[in-house]
Amino acid sequence: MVTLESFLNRLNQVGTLDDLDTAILSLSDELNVEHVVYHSVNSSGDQYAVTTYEPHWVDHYLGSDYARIDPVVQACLRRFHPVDWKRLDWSGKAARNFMQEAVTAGVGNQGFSIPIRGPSGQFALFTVSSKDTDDTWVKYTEEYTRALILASHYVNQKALEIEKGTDQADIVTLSPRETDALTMLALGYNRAQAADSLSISEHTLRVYIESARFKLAAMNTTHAVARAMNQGLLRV
Amino acid sequence: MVTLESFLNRLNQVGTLDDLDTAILSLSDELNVEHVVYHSVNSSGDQYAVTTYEPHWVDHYLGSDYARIDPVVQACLRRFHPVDWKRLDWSGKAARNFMQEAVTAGVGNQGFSIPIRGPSGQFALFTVSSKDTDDTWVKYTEEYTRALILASHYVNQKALEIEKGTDQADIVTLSPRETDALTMLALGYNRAQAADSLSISEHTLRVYIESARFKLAAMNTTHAVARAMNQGLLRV
DNA sequence: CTGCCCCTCCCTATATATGGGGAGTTGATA
DNA sequence: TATCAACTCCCCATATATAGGGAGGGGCAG
Repeated sequence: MVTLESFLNRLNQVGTLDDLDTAILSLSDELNVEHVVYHSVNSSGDQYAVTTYEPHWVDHYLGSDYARIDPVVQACLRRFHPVDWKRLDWSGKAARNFMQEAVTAGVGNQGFSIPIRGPSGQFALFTVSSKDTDDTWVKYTEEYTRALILASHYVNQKALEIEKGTDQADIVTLSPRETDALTMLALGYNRAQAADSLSISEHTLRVYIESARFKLAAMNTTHAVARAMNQGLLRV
Repeated sequence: MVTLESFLNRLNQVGTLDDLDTAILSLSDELNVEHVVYHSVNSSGDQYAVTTYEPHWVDHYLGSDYARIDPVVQACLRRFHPVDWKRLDWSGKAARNFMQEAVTAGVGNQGFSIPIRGPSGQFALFTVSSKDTDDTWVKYTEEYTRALILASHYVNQKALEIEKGTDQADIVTLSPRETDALTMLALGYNRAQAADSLSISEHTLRVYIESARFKLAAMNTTHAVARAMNQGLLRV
C-alpha cells in the first residue's frame, strides 16, 4: 500500500499558502500522475486553487463556467466516495464536447477526483489525472485510492488551517431557541406553525428569528436560514 | 503504520445493515479500544447508529438531547480534522457534568472523534474511546489517526451505499435559472432585488421560484432554499 | 452580586410573498 | 420533426412576514 509518507511529512512543515502550493504541486511525481488539482470553495464563495493544468485551460474553464456542466464536478457534489472519471455518464452533447476540449488541453483521458466537505459548507475537490490506458488506470486507482483519500484529507486540513489560523469555523453561536426557530422555518413551517410546534407564541418566535437574523447579519429569514445552514448551525 | 487491512476487506463483503453493524462492532478489537461508535444523520433527519456503549447511557444521552451540549459533537460540527477529546474546552458547568456522567457510564476518559460529511448535508461521527492515561493515548492517536480516518471514510461510504443502493444523492435537478433564483434569495435579496440582479422581471423570477419549490417539494421559499442547500444544489 | 444573555409575551402598520390563472420563444433530444 | 423542458412576460387578490416600539423573570459567569 502506498503511504506518501514523505509528502505527509512535508505537509506538516507547511506554514503558508505558498508552501502549500509547492507541496501540492510536488505531489504529481509522488503520485505518479501528470496532473494534480486542489480546488476549494468555502461558504463565502472564496476560492483557492492549485493546479498543474495549463493556465489557458483554467481560464477557459472558469470563464465558461464549466463547473456547471463538468460531469466530474457534478458527480462529486452528489457523491461521497472518490470518482473515477471513466465511470461517469459522458453521454450528452455538452459533456462530450467538454471532455474533448479537456483532453485537447492536455488534461489527460483518465482521472480520479475526491470530493471533500468541510465545516461551514466548505467544499473541495482533489483530482489527479493522466493520459493512460484503462487497464493501467484500474491498477493505479486500486493501488493509490487510500493514499489519495488521506492526501486529500490532509491537504484540505492544511488549507483550512492556513485560511483561518485554525480549522475551526467562525464562531457565531445561536441560542437553543434561535436554532429551534430557524430549524422549524427551514423545515417549511410558517411562523404560526413553527410557534405552535415549539409551544410558544408567534410573537416570541419572532423575537428569536430577529435575534438570529441579527447575529447572522442576515437581511431576512431565508437569508438567515441559508447562513445558519452554511455554518453548520442547523441540522435539518 | 496501522492499515486495518482485514477490516477493510471484511467491509467489502458487507451487504446489509446487520453486516455493517457486526463489522463496526468487531472493530474495537482491531483498533485496540474499548468503544467504537458510528452515528450518521442525513438531511431527512434519519439516523443510524452503531455503538458499543451501554444502552442506558445511549438512551439517557438521546433523551436528554446531550448532542446539544456535548463538546465533542459541537467541535466535530465545526471542525474538519479529527478531534481528540482532551484537547477540547471542558470548562463550563454543563460540559463538566456531562463528562462526569459519561465517564461513570463507562465511556472512558479518552476519546477520538472523526467528523464525516457526505452529500445532501449528511453528517456522521466516528468515535473510538477508552480508559487510558494521557501518555498512552497520545501514542495511540499518533499511531492510529490515519487508519481511523480511512476506516471512518469506508464505514460511511458503506453506510451510504446500503442506505440508497448507491452513494449517489437523490436526483433532484434544478434548471440553471432556478438555481440562480434560489441562490439570490439565499443571499438575502428579496424578489425585486433578485430579479434585478438576474436582469429578469420579478414575474419571471417568481416562476422559477415556484418551479423550484415544486421540484423540491417545498412549502415556501425558505424551505426550498434549505432543501436545495441540503442537497448540495446551491453554492452560496 | 451584577451585568449579560436567554426566554417569554404584547401591539400596529406596511412591505412582501404566495396562489392560481395564461401564453409565446427558443433549444435540445428522441 | 415532434415533443419536452427551459426561459421569458403579465394580472389580481390574499396571506404572511417585517419593522418599530416595550417589558418582566431567570440563570450563569466574572
